[in-house]
Amino acid sequence: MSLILQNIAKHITLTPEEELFFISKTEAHHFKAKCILLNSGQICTHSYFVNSGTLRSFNINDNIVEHVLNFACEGYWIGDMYSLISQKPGNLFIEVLEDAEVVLLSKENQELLYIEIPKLERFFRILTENSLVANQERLMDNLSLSAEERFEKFCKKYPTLIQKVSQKQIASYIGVTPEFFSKMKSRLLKR
Amino acid sequence: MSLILQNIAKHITLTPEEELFFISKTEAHHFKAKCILLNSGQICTHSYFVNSGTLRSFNINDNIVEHVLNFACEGYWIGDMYSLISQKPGNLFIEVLEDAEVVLLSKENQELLYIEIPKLERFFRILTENSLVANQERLMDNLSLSAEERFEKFCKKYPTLIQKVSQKQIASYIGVTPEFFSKMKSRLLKR
DNA sequence: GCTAGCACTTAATCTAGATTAAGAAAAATA
DNA sequence: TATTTTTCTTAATCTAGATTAAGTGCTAGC
Repeated sequence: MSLILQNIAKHITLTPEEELFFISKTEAHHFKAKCILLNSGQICTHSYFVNSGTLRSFNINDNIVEHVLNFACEGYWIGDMYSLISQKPGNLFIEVLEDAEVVLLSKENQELLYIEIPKLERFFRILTENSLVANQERLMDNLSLSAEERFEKFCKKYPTLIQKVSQKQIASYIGVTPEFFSKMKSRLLKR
Repeated sequence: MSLILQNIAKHITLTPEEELFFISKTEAHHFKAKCILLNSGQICTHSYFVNSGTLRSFNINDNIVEHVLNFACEGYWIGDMYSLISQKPGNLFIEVLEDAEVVLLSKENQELLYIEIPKLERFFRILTENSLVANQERLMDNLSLSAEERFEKFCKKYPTLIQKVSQKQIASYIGVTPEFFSKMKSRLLKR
């Protein structure tokens, strides 16, 4: 059974026909590392579900500094929610960090699926609720914890990502410069 | 027509009977300023919709410092999403800042409404999507903008709140101390 | 109408993390 | 294999914003 159907089955129950219909509205693709799936300034037309590999979403501010919004590895969804729902140009990039197999679900097909299989409203509602909770926690952590504490939380929450993703990317997610991250890491190792 | 039904009508269309049924599952209450609707450590049992007045959600970290997660004035929803969906004790407080009329929707009634009026899945999905987008933007702003820039964005985004809410609360939302906020404000006025 | 307790201001001092710079190690590419 | 590019490290210096402290002005409760 495909990973994406397992993901759905965690929250709602589809009949075999519904499952087939869902899959028929998606398309799987392979992408090489460094491939950019979405550019800043573009309108986001798809949600991406990761079967294997690793992606990230990030923006670039005036000073040419990148900030990672999200990582997505096996079993995670990623996209530019702002652009996807408003259908306006967004300011996020989505990039492949490790060769990936990705399932694409277009905005049109997603809307169509809501009509054909209303249960999917529930599924995506729950998915969005969970993202919101995770985001709120990260926001509060950024307001109240030190860089060291944020890093510790990151390690506990995403132990597998630490192997897969460069230090620079983690620093950007945590919200510190690579130089400070390196210093902090060696300080932590000395304990 | 009540504010909450207007709010719903922005995204989905209910029949008059459905509207009545929805309202029958909610209860309106008046609360005085300083009233705590939810305490840290409690399980959040309701979503709150603000008819009038102002509320905030915040947490308190080890150092006894408060951090505002959200403000809610007329026409906004507020709650502890983590605790509400997990039904575990949360770490948010919800407090009334200005005397308020609030519509309460219990978790049970919300689940019941999803079953009786499946369209509401869509409504709350859209609501959650919008919160997520706002939260992601705020997170990125906290990572990439200076306190001054964050304050400017806040003023543009929530012009009415600046009148209603104390400087201390805004400082906490922006992510700076009241002292620094005061200094920054007088610096801005000198231009 | 007083007084205690907040909210706000100002200023001196401190610090977590940024910036700049330069070299070492690793990895991509030829 | 050699070479180019990128990541990581270390260290000196700098700064946005925190902390501490003291004073002013409101306003809510008695």
